[in-house]
Amino acid sequence: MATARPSRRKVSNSVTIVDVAKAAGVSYSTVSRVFSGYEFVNEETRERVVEAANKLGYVVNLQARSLAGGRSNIVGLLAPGLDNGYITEIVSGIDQELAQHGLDLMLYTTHRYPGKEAFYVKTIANGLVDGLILLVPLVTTNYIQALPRQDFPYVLIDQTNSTSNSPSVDATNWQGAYDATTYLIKLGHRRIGFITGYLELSSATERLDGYRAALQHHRIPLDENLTVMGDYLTTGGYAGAQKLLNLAERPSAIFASNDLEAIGVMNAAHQRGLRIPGDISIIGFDDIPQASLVYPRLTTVRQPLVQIGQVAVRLLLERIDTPEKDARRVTLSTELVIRESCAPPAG
Amino acid sequence: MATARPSRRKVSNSVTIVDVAKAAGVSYSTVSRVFSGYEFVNEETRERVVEAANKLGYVVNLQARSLAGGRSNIVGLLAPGLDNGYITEIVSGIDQELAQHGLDLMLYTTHRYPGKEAFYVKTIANGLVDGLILLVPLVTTNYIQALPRQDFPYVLIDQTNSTSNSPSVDATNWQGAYDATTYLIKLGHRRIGFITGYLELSSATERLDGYRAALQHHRIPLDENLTVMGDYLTTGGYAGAQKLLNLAERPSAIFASNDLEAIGVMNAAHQRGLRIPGDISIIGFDDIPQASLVYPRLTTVRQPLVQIGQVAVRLLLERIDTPEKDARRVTLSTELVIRESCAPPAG
DNA sequence: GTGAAAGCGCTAACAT
DNA sequence: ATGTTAGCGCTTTCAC
Repeated sequence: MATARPSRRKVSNSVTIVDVAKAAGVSYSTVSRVFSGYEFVNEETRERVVEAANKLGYVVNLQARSLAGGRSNIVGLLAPGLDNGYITEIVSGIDQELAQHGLDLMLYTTHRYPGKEAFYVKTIANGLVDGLILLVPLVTTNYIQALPRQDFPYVLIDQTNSTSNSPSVDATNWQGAYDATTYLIKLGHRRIGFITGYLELSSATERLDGYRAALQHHRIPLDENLTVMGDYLTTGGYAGAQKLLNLAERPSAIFASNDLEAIGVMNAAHQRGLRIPGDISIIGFDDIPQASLVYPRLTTVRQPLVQIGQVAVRLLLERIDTPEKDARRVTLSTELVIRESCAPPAG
Repeated sequence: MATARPSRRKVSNSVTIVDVAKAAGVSYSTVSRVFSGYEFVNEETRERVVEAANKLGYVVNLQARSLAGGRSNIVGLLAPGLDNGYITEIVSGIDQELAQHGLDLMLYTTHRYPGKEAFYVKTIANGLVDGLILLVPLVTTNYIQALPRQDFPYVLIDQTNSTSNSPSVDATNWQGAYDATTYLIKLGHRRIGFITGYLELSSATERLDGYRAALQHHRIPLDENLTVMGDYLTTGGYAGAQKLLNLAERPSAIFASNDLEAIGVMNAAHQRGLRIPGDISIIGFDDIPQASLVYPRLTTVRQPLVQIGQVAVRLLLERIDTPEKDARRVTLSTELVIRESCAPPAG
């Protein structure tokens, strides 16, 4: 008895434009025209076709369309993962904007193929999507080079240190960090610890620079011990806080390069029985949803995350529709959000 | 001067199997065989092909493969949105498991097309993906009927009240609710408020039933006033808590049908200056990441969210590979996670 | 074991 | 305004 061997064929009971054409009594290219938005179709014919299609339950086969040279109306998103608020907020913005334009989203998460990103990007560009949004904050590879001949539409989020003139969206990282630091200084803090982000990223270096500039501007000498390395993750924030809090001359405030790190700092502080903000002030960056959930609620620098996603989509559509135009880079404003995690230093 | 009209053609500088075939000196069907995993290809030939492909930077065009009847190795996920921990945790599990099998994810969020879900599902099933995971907790439409002739592989998450025998994954909702309620009772609570979930969903009714069963089992009379309607959202939890806290005989504990609601309850309690758990105990359901972020940390019933996602993928693959086998339904265990939001009643 | 050829469902010239 | 035709890149018989 032969073993049942699984059929590799797809279910093929789908109705195609040929079926619709027959039912409507037109050629199948007319059907194609109707559904691909071609203007010059006789109104009567169009109605007949649409009616037939509805009756038969026709839905376009996107891969066929895409193969034949049309648009798939799918946009790809390359992201490290979906596991933090920073990303999901941006994705949410992307999603909203895409919906506005009747587009769909194809999601690729890279964390699973560390090191293979370039290949990944190539595959995507070679495939179904009309364009690609790159949200790859934790990856150093220069994806852009992998994009075939640069003529595949893409847009970068929060990655502006690349040499090429790519379309990109980001926020005023320097200014945001400057504002946060200034706020702490105005509260009376002089020893302000700083935990960096993942320094391969422009956002991280910009925030570091903003912090330093604010100190300098207020004539507070820079103490190198007060700057520790982080990685934009909670664990890194926790580790950084440990170093900072072990210092002989402990800082009275800590500025974490993002909220995830700030939450790690809060954990470390809580663990030592330090009161926030009584014993130590903590400030973050991003304003992810969790920032207003933690106790005390985190004072932070808001990035318009959702809007960043929306803008990314718009920029991408610009690239797709008018590739001859120059790439734009848009930088959105950050804003200090004062909540309960900062206070004047004790004593 | 004629206006530049944007080319609608896709970038077509990609290398195809024809190129590889030429370079390797074989017919292009041989190349196809090599890359589609056909066994009986001469080892030498295979090597030559692979080498040529690598040199040229060949990557398969998925839509072409899919069109021609092969698999796309893409799985579709239909979800309401990405805006809460419940979903992102599950997606994370899906993502991990997919990666294990070399599959990609195509994400559809439905919240944008309220009411059009059935059409949506049909489009997807007709298209690129090899199978579909339905994570549609906030939607009542019977998606399944939209799946062409039922022979398109799909799996349901947390939706078991459908009549058909669909493959599905869920958790022990009844038992979890029973355990949570019993825990509160053991702490000494007698007046336990309950905020329901979105009652169109089986998970919500099961949790309600579990709550009631526990009361009954401990001979605590059911007070209908103590059960208020919710919708699995934070706002609903907040509103429900208001009703409960306005009661003449206020409950000493509130069991929210999920953590999102519980967070709403906490907000309401905080707002009234009630201490948690001193003045009121609060318990949730799900154990989303935020549950351990709020203050005080939320006692809750853990669903193995990540695992649910993983299992969903495995079930789907079973459907794809062995459609002749019966659909399985797997129910994972919940577990009470005791943190700081519950205590014996005051006085 | 490998080549030749048909066709998946569609778009886009090119005709008319 | 509509029909005809040639592919898009691939899988899959069917030959040899």
